[in-house]
Formats: sequence, structure tokens, C-alpha cells
Amino acid sequence: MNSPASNPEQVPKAVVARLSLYLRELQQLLNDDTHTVSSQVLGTRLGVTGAQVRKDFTYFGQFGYPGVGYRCDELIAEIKRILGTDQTWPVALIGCGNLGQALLGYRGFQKQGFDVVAAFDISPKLIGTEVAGLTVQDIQTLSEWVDKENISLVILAVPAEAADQVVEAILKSGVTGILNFAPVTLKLPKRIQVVGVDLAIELEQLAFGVAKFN
Amino acid sequence: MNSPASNPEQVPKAVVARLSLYLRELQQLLNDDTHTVSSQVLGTRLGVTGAQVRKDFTYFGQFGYPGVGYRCDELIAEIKRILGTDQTWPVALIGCGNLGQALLGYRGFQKQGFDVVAAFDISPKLIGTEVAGLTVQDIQTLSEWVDKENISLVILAVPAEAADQVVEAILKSGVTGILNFAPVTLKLPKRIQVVGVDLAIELEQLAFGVAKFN
DNA sequence: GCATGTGAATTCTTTCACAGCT
DNA sequence: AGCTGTGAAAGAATTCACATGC
Repeated sequence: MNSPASNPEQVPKAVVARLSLYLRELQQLLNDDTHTVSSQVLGTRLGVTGAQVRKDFTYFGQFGYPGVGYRCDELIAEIKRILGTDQTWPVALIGCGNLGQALLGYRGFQKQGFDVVAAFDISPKLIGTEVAGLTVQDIQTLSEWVDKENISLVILAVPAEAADQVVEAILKSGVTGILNFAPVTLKLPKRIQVVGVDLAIELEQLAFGVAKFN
Repeated sequence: MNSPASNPEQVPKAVVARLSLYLRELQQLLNDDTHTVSSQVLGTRLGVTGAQVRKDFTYFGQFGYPGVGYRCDELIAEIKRILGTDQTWPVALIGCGNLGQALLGYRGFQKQGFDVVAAFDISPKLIGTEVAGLTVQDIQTLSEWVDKENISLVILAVPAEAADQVVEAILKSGVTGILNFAPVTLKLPKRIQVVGVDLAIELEQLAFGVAKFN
């Protein structure tokens, strides 16, 4: 089964991951004044086949023009709609150490439809200080902010040791998605989505890829 | 085909990715004074089946004890050996802005076998300044450092616009692996491995996961 | 002619289920 | 009894190849 407008429930994760890559590439193409692209060209730029590109889109509808390819601007709009980033998501950042502060200053989020509207920490040393134009709030007030600012997503940038404690506060709030930079597996009810980014793991994967050629 | 000591060439990426997760979980278990674990328990903690765990290991050998499970310390050592992180990798960081500086201060790399031994930038404003105990070097001197310090891996934490320019310098050096935080697809000969981490893309994936339940 | 969209074929991954070891 | 290691079966994902449309 693979009809258009599929129940998103059954779209493979790998397809959604590629959607983001297509989006990034299409934005780049448009930036270079390329307004039309074939599945073949788009795929090659990302190391996948044209068939793969076309098949991926069939999960969501028909966006191309036979004989022509895809219009970059249209396809960008479609992918954003699919991913849900055609509107801006207010996001909270938790953990204002090294990494958290860097993420607060990162422009890339804004550009793709995410607005970091509040920053939190557990440390009294940081609470009340200003970072990248935001005043760091006490994690205990997360719930209020979530309600007030309509926050669904949080970026978790705390050390491994602090993760469980912070998760408690998250569970008491209405947050439904966590981008987790803490190098631990979070124990969460499955109504809460998690995407984990472990920086050391990414380097490990790279090391393996490099080492296997020796 | 799936015999022990497989040619790493043909080990699926997904298997290697799980290896890193197993490693992290095993270190956690050992930390909690658990010295032995079954494939079932290890898998459940990560959301995979016991069969999956056992099958993954068969790509590399036989590490378990029937009736008992796996010894955490032994399995940790095996996985590190497989990933190549039983020895420390000297790493260079390129791009000492927001994110780069945060990565320089990140302890998680050291803990998993990576040592950031040098930092580079293109900006004269940053070159010569000290960040996290390292003096920022001119990117033009990368090649010398790579030779002197035996660097194979670099962490690329520059803005999208600077990526191509920096890639030139990387190509002139003997670097064979790039952990790429720039939100662009790098054009590289295939002898150079790339692992890409696009922070905005990770948030997009999360947004999709959250939105599909509405 | 050129490129999409899509069933069918293929290839890859995961799960099953059980023999064999502790 | 308990758990690993592994062929065989099932299930997914990718690629092929071509009918259809511009």
C-alpha cells in the first residue's frame, strides 16, 4: 500500500528524513536561481536514485510535471506543509550551558520555522541571566510558559546527570516532543516523541567509516 | 551472508548506529553496577528486539554466554574495538563561532575516545584567540597540523556560506572524515567519509513526529 | 523527447523459532 | 531453566522498467 495522502503513521522514518534533505537541497537550488529540477538531478546531489525521490513523494501526493520535473518553489512549499514547518513552532530550550547557549544563538532554527521563545535551567547561577536576548527561567516555571506560549517542542541540552530531573518537569508540562542532546536514553511515555542527537555517537560513526578503509 | 568478522564494507549502517547505542547503554548499565545483561533486556531499553541485538553482533563475532547473556565490560571492549574507539582519535575543529566554541568545551567527546587537539577558523578576528585551552589557528595551517598531529577526523562547525572554502583546505590535507554541522551537502571525493548533523533538520523530524498525532 | 508515477521484481532488514550450550 | 547464535520466513525498502502525460 502506498496511496497518496497516506496516513502519516505509516510513512517510513527514512522517507521523512530524506524529505528534510530534499527541502534543504531545493532551497539551495532556488538560491542558485534554479527553478526546476528532475528527480534524477535532485537525487544525485544527495546520493540517492531518481526512483527513490519519486517514490518518496508518492507517499504524500503528486507534485511533479512529466517531461519537466519539479518546480522548486512548489515542492518546497509542499514539503514544508508535510513536515509541518509551513508555520513557525515556538520552542523552549532547556539547559543553558555551553551547548545550550550556542543553540540559543543558532540562526538555522529560525530559518527553518522554529522560534526559541524561552530558555530554562536548573542552576540558580544561570537563572535570571540573559543569553542571546532571553532571560533564563527556572525550569519549575516550564509548565506555565508552555501553556502561555503554546510550546510543543523543547530542546534538551543538559548534561546526562541532569536529564532525569528535567524530564520530570517536562512530563508535568504539555510538551509533546523533545530534541535530546543528552547522551542518555530517556524513559518517556510514547505520547512524547523524541529525536536524539548524541554528538559523540556521530563521531563514533565517522570513526568506524574511516577505520574500515585501513 | 552474515558470517563473523564480516568485511566491514558490507555491514549495514543501521547496525553500526545501533552499536553506538548499545555501547552507551552498556556503559550506563556498568555505571549502575550491572555486570551482565541479556539481549532481551539490552534491546528493550533501546526499543529493539532481543533477536535484533543478537543478530547485530553476529556481524562481528560471538560475544555472549548461552544461559547467561553478555558481560558488560567485555561487550563494551568489543564494541569499542569494532568502532575503532579503543584508541583515542585526535580531532581538529574547524569554525570557532557559537557552535564551534561549545563543541570545544564539550566533555562527551573525550569520554568516548576523541581528543580535540586543534581549532581553526578563517576569521582574522578569531585566529590567535584562546578558546577552551586551545589557540585558534589559521585554516591555512590545517595541513601542517594534520601531518604533525596525525589527524584523520575534523569537526566542521562553520556557517553554510563558508563550507566550500573550508572544504578546499580540508581536501589539501590528509583528513579522511568530516563531522559536518554546516547545513549543506558537501561535494567530496568518496575517499572522504562524511557524517552530517543538521540541527534544524533534527527539529523538523521532531515536528513531523509531533504533528502527525494532531 | 523527456521525466513523472507506479506496479512488479529485487534486495535488504528484521523477526521467528529452535538447536545447542551453560 | 535460561539465553545465545543462526538458518529460514516474513516484512520493508529500494530499484527496475514502462505506460502515461507534457
